[in-house]
Amino acid sequence: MTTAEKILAKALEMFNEKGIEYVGLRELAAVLNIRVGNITYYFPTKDDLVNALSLALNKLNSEVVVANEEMTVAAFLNMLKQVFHHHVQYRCLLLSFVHLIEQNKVISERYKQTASDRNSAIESNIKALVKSAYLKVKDETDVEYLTSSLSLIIRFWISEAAVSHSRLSVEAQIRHYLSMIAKLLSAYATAKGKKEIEGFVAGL
Amino acid sequence: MTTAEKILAKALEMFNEKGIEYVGLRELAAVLNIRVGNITYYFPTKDDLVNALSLALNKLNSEVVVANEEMTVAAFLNMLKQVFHHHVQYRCLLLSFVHLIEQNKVISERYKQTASDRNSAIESNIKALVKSAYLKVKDETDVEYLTSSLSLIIRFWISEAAVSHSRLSVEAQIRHYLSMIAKLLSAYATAKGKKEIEGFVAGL
DNA sequence: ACATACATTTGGACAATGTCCAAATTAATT
DNA sequence: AATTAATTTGGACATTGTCCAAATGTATGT
Repeated sequence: MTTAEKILAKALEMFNEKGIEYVGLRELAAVLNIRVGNITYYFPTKDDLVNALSLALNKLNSEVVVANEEMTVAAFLNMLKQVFHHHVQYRCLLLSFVHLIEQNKVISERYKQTASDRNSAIESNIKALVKSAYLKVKDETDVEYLTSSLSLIIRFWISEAAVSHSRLSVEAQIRHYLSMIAKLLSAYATAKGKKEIEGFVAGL
Repeated sequence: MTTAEKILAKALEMFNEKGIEYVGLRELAAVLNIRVGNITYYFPTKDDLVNALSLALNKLNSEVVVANEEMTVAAFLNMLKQVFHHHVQYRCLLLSFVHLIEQNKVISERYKQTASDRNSAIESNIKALVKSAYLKVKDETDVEYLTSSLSLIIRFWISEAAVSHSRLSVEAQIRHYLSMIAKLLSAYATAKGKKEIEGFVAGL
């Protein structure tokens, strides 16, 4: 494990525990038994460090989030479940999400791309689910509504969990928000779709 | 206007513009043409300053958010519209929401109360809307789902707007998220309810 | 009008933070 | 073994929120 990797791993651990802005570089250095300058050698600014973590999360998610013509509701929900677990691994990023976007230009620029990619992935998956008769929609506004709602939940579920459901275990939190998404889709599901959704929820 | 009031007003203005953590007390003092110590005389810590702003927002909202047996869907949606406008006025607080809760004990404690109050207000309003045949639900889980979804949207709409829809005007942002809520309720609305919701959306 | 008590404002100190850099050390290459 | 490059160190710097003693201003009672 290189020094850079050690720094990244411990930073993620401590950031997740205390929050990015409440872990000082000196504290991080002390835990790693290195000096502050050594951190800034690999990551000139704290933003660069955070940015590296953000890249790692992005990579993880892009391996899982795909647009698939043959998508089933269950597969779609399982995809979101994986994304949720990645969010837990990198929770510090999502909890500081708004600030990072406002302050960190690199993250902000990349996020625009990621968000747009993810939105179209969600949208085409929903359309695929409609085509294969898992969902049925009246018109395009239904698809837009589902996409917007899913984006909002996916992006902020962990923030709401942190402020409102911190007493619950992480697993229970994930169950709660996945159930919410399941219920959201249910309203637009065919009988076939409803059955699969019920199966997914039962297996949570 | 007392010094304390001047500080609060200018702080809100600058916090909204640049974000709470990016406005230093020295910068604030300079704009007000007073010295830093003068700010800390009225607000010993920056958290106290933020806390005072949070109290003001709370007051504003508590005057508007009520549980009403005679609630109509339109009245309910207009209530949320008002809340959204308050959120815009105090956007800095909502954009730093997660951090404030994690760091500021006073805000965090009060938030628990506020959140619980708001949740029950939403819940009893939804039940009232069911009773007066604007909405119809299968069982209690539908009510819970609606309450949870509404809470999430109300709490994080402005954060999502900041990172994803900053190109839109504030009015357009509000329209977008109110439409989303309208659509959410639509799925559970009776014919009577749907008609009122359509009227509300048309008037946005 | 004056003295006393209280409220407000000032100016500067303090520790902690992220950033930066010259020098020292270690590793790799010739 | 000598030279070059990569890594690590230790300390400086400006900025932040916080704190406090002294100075100034304001009101009250005599």
